[in-house]
Amino acid sequence: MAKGEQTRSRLLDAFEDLVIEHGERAGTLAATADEAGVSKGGLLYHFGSKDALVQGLAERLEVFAAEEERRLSSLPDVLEVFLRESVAANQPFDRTYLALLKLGQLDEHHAAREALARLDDHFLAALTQALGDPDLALLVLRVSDGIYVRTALGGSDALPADSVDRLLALLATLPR
Amino acid sequence: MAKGEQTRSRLLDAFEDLVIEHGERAGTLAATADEAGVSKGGLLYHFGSKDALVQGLAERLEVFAAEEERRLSSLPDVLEVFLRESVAANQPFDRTYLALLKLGQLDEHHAAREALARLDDHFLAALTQALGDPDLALLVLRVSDGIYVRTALGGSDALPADSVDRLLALLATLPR
DNA sequence: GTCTATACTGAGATAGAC
DNA sequence: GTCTATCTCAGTATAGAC
Repeated sequence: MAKGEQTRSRLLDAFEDLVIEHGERAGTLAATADEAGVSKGGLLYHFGSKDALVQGLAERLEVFAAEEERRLSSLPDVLEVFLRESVAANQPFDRTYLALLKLGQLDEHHAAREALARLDDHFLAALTQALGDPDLALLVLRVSDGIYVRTALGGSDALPADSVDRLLALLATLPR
Repeated sequence: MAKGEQTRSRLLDAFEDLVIEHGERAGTLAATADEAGVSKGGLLYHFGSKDALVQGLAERLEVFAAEEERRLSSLPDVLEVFLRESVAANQPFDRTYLALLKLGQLDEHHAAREALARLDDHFLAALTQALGDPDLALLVLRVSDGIYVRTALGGSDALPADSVDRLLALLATLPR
């Protein structure tokens, strides 16, 4: 990886971390640059504005999502994996998703909302195909979003360890 | 209602509207005061700080939630009503919930997150009793949250009109 | 490719008049 | 109980050195 690419990636990581850990207000240019070990000017060389930073995350989501989808399509129990990872929320994909979910709440971060909407469409199609039922697919997506928000809101204790197991057991009783 | 109470309520309405319609960044003291037809100084007489404004919404949620719960407990199909109203998102309760959901994404709005957590506990207990199954109750709550976030993100077209019907039909097939 | 210095803006909040 | 004026601070962004 070229040095420039590396710095860009470090900056996105830093931004992501700050937003997830301390909310979007904490993801200032100064704090992000600091966390990534560059100066504000350094950051602005790579991402010309705050908006470009969000756009960077949005693009990262697309890349991760493509990998994720490839991985999911080769697995036997898609539903299981999909929901279980909504709760882990610590895989690269989950972190990017979570950060964008928070950013998307603010009007100005249009790029975040667009990326999330595209991903939703995409996963809806993929899950529909994998599960054989568009309604079940939609249900799973909404539950997954519900879990992500609670994670975004509450930290870890929002989700008792076995609750996903129980939700999965319940969903397994649904017709396929 | 005393005049002071009326102004307070108007200010909360204004704040809520701004946050829902244009994100938390738009809910500035100036804009809120303006929308409510008072000056910044006027607002700060009623709510001594931004935090107090959020706290005000949190308290409003508790009031609405109590009414909501009383209403729900007297209905035959709780699940139906509960989910259908997650999508309407335009009843007073829904608007307050939605605004706090957005505010809660920001670290500094601790009061918003606390109110949402309390409400979640509360509704989990109530739904568990009404539906006779804690897992189903949890599932419904998470789906509901999922619907709220998408509403928060996407506006209206995020939810095809009949999608809630289909989700309900699916959930109805689950054991009670 | 990265840094320092600095301009500009808008937010929250205080003081005190009416 | 509400208004105007003003202070302070932090955030984005620019310019230009290295």
